Amino acid sequence: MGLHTTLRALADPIRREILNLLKLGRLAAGDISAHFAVTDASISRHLSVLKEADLVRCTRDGKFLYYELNTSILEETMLWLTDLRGGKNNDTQK
Amino acid sequence: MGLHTTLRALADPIRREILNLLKLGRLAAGDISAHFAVTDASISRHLSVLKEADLVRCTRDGKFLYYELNTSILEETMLWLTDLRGGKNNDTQK
DNA sequence: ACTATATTTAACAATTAAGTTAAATGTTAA
DNA sequence: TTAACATTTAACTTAATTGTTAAATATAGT
Repeated sequence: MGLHTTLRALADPIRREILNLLKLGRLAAGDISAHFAVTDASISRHLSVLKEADLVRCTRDGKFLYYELNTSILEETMLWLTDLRGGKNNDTQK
Repeated sequence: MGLHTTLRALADPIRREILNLLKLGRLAAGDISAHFAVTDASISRHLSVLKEADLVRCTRDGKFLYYELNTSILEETMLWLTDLRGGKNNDTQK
């Protein structure tokens, strides 16, 4: 959904920590919320923000919903940051 | 300061546009706010958020306050993003 | 069909963020 | 020192975000 949605999603410490957890592999919603001091409902909403930003993907397996990282969406953000830096400090030729 | 402050500051479209403007060089606060449809006071607060995040630096010259980009603060964010991607998709070697 | 488990959604309260107008601060020049 | 300009800060309003509890949905096992 674009740079804005991505950065909004990343601008919360719980959501960033969720992404860090998912670096190790996919996890069920319950396993994720077990890591935090807030309610399942609160984590569920954080997950929906991450999902809307396409930073995570979700698949059901039995009664569990597994979340996994989708890092491809970060390309746009990396490019934007690189461009921001490059405009001021870098040369155009390597 | 740190990653959280940086990402919070980047999570607003006006603040991102301000940073884009500053890629071309330093600008006075008034020149910056001239680009936007909100009041000077509103832009001033956005600038203070960027300044607190150390994404911009500010120097007075006569009655003007000039803002300029400080991109070095973006390193930490780039590293975090790279690590997030790397944990899932990349190898450790090259 | 009933119960238990896993998770989300709805409704609401509390906090934070962003915008506005008006007053305050700092600088320059008359 | 007064006036004009540039910008910020204060006080306030409104909108968005985060968290809670309670109800709803989905699946599996009995």
